[in-house]
Amino acid sequence: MNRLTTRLALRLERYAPLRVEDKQALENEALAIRRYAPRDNLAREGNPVERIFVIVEGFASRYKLLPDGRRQITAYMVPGDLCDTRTFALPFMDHSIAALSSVHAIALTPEAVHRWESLPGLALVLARNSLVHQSIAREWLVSIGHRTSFERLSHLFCELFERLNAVGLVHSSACEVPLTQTEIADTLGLSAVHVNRTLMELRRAGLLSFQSKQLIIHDYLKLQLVSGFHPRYLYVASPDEATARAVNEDSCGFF
Amino acid sequence: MNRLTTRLALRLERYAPLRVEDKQALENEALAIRRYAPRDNLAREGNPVERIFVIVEGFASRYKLLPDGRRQITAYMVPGDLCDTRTFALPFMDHSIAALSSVHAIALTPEAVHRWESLPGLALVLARNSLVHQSIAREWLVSIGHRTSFERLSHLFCELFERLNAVGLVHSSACEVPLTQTEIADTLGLSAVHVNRTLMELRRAGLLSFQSKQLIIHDYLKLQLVSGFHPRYLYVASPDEATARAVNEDSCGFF
DNA sequence: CGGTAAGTTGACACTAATCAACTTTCGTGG
DNA sequence: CCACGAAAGTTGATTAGTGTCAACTTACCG
Repeated sequence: MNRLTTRLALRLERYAPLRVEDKQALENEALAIRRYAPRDNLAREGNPVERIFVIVEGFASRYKLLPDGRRQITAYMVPGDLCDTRTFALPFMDHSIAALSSVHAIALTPEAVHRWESLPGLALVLARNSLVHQSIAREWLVSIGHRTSFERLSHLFCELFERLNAVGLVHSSACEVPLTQTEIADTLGLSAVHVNRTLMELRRAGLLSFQSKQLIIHDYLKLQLVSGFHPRYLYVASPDEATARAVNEDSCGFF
Repeated sequence: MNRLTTRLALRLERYAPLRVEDKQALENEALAIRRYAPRDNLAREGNPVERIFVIVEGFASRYKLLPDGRRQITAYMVPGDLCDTRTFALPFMDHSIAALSSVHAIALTPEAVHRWESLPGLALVLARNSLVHQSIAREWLVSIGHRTSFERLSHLFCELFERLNAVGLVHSSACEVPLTQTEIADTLGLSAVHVNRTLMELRRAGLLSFQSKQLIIHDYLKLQLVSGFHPRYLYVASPDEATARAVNEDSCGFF
């Protein structure tokens, strides 16, 4: 098994353990890997759905544009995230997907998806991936609908921290988050100016620093507290549960 | 085939045509129908997922509560809408579901879902239902993130109008929308007071009236215009396409 | 090294929240 | 069927939180 497959398997296993045959199925599609530069579109609103994507490296975003040029980012895709496998059941995209950083992604055909779905282990991973992303979208509605700018920022950073941690991309409270302040603004329904000011507040409060794409969380407990963040909605197994899973690799159980 | 099954089939066929065997499968679960009064919970955040629901009559909402008691409604479920069939792949609910009006819903077990998914026609309906609801959630993020209160209200009413029309619940520009102003406020991230004032504006502008749960749209074209509403994201087939589908009942094509 | 994108800061405007009082409608039991 | 209480809706006054505009600095890329 090559390096890429190993890494991808590790990231997908955040959802459920994979068996050898599942990993083999991953490897069979590894040739379909594509590279995208920041701002490249992986898919465009209105276009037919020909491929869906598995993010192996880098950040991507789902977004919609308003007639006046404003943009709403509706989701982040980080390594180990993928599109809903049922997307082929719709005739065209309702939104666009673009790379936020340099991105490596596997582009799956309907046939490849069918092969993956026929393996119980992978099918479970794909189902949970979709459900967790729906759960995240709901939490984002809560944030934009009801939280203050301060809470929104801190909540988003908590979420990214958890999600990146779940796929091994956090090291000693630091991780790479390749987002500009404008992109964060378009995510949280705030102006870029206000995001800037709120980030200052977060820094001054000693909660985190976020410079040149590096997010460092200085006081995670307090950050969770001020933002009302509870990681349940991300369905990340706790350390204990992760251990239990690792012990019994044959099980398909989750929690 | 009894009355209930016929009506449900009609509403599900907004996604794709159903064959006789699909409708038979619906009928087989009709015994699992339950009735809920307004405010009753169909499912609660944190609870294990034992049943998923198909709304046959009435309105339900998905919502999350904040620690201070504020509520964000993240989705409406109208007749013909159902929960994602993969929900069983997660150990607990990340949100709650409550009846907004008096509701008739079929409660499906994992086994029933499995039987439905094994029929290609029904499986397609279930897949599209999930994808359309994900698309709606994205559009709601756009609304809450970027639209003014006036645009949010009018956009929401356009959406409800289209969705109810797609399942035959609009008659001469009027439909029943059993929402209070407070519930609309909790949906759109506005205060109830501001929703009230904005509704006045909409009335005064001659666009619609909304009294005692009756929504009447007086100028749908203008309402779409002022709200930036485009029905694409709802994936409702246009009249022509619906006709084409009706002609060729055996096809599983969509658009 | 120059140009552009990203980030920073201040002044000001405005949308929508809050608080409070009041009216109307609805549901329910006497 | 009416009366009562509670929920829903309405309106005004005031305030808080963010958006907008503009100028400027810093960082990045070819």
